[in-house]
Amino acid sequence: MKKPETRIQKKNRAAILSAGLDVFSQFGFRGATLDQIAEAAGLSKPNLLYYFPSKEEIHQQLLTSLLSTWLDPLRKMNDSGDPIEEILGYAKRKLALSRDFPRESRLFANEILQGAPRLGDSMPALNALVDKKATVINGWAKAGRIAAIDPYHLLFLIWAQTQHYADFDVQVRAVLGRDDPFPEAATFMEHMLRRTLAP
Amino acid sequence: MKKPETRIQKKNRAAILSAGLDVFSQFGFRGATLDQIAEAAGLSKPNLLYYFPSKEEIHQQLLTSLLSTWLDPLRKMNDSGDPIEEILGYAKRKLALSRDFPRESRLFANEILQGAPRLGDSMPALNALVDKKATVINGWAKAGRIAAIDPYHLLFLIWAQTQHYADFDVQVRAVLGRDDPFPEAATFMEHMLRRTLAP
DNA sequence: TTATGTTTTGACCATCCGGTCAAAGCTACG
DNA sequence: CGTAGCTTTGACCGGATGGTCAAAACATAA
Repeated sequence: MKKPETRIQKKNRAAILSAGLDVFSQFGFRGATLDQIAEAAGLSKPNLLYYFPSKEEIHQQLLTSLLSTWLDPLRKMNDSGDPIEEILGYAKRKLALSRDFPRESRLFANEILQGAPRLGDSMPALNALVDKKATVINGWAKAGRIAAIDPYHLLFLIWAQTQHYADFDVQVRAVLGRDDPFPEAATFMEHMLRRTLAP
Repeated sequence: MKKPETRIQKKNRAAILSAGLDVFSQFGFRGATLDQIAEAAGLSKPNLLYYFPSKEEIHQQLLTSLLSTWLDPLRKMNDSGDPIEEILGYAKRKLALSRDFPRESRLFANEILQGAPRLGDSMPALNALVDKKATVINGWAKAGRIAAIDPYHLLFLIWAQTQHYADFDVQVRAVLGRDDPFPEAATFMEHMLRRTLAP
């Protein structure tokens, strides 16, 4: 019994979510205001609340749709491919996410910084996937196909480095004094990972 | 003509700064409230404002004292020491900061995520130090004493990885399902850096 | 055109927020 | 002890904030 969305609904809901992403990713949940989001979406505040019942609902929806995007690169890591190329491919896909979806990256960072209070439900799923892939990587290490390393800290390394280019964007650009650090970042990451992983 | 601080002043100012660090590092500047800070410090809100003229002032003072602590490990990197050991030493000191001052790390992360609006004045100093050390590292690379790598991205790598263990603490602990990831993190980082830097 | 459902808005509300102030309480020292 | 200066607080203020509501404006299709 779901009613189909009208064109106007589709457009406005999308505008609100995009505006919410802008504001939440910069100021966090508590620091963001509905007026800010409404203005960024080009709507009045009551109109915004006609499409979403509450501030929390907007945030929740953003977080939910974020998570599947975010875990996708890890899911795509092929357990039976070449270990080093698979890990490298994963890292590159993750870096591409940072380049193409920096707001989503910052939203995630903000949520974790605040102790992930609105992510509690999804954490088990994340955990399961990570454990599964860590086991695979551990198998590669045990088989001598990559260096003997802790798979969890390897994943942390990739997460940390890729998130950094999105979340600390301001600092990165200030230090480099120029735009688009991503091409070099990819090169650097490949160098680092190949050497770290070599058996 | 500075008046000396009484014991009470010293104690309360410290309590306020510590409470402010707790709250600001979790919720960011806008998300933090004076009532929250006052309660965490065990004071009433007007009493808090007797010691600090405004919310902004507390935040500013925290940021300022953070920055010198934060850059210290990089400053201590010895230009004429053994390249690999110097870089490794720097990374380890930085990781120790994440372990011992996670709230400061998160405060910094929050500030950068929001676009560093209250860090503008200090950015040039940071930049100067980073440029200087990057030149040194670049010299080591050019001389073949370490691998040929981009010094800036090497610094980003160290920052990203060390910050991660403090800022994403919740996620790290959730994934590992246990406390204190730091000993293994140090081991992993050393493995990774030695291989990445080897000429 | 008219009737029906959708979308937008101005006015409003209770609560929270950063901050003020005058008065009360307390401490240290002569 | 007394008192001068330091500390604490309750009451309060103007503005922001999340959210409501009824009515107006608009779109759509018979």
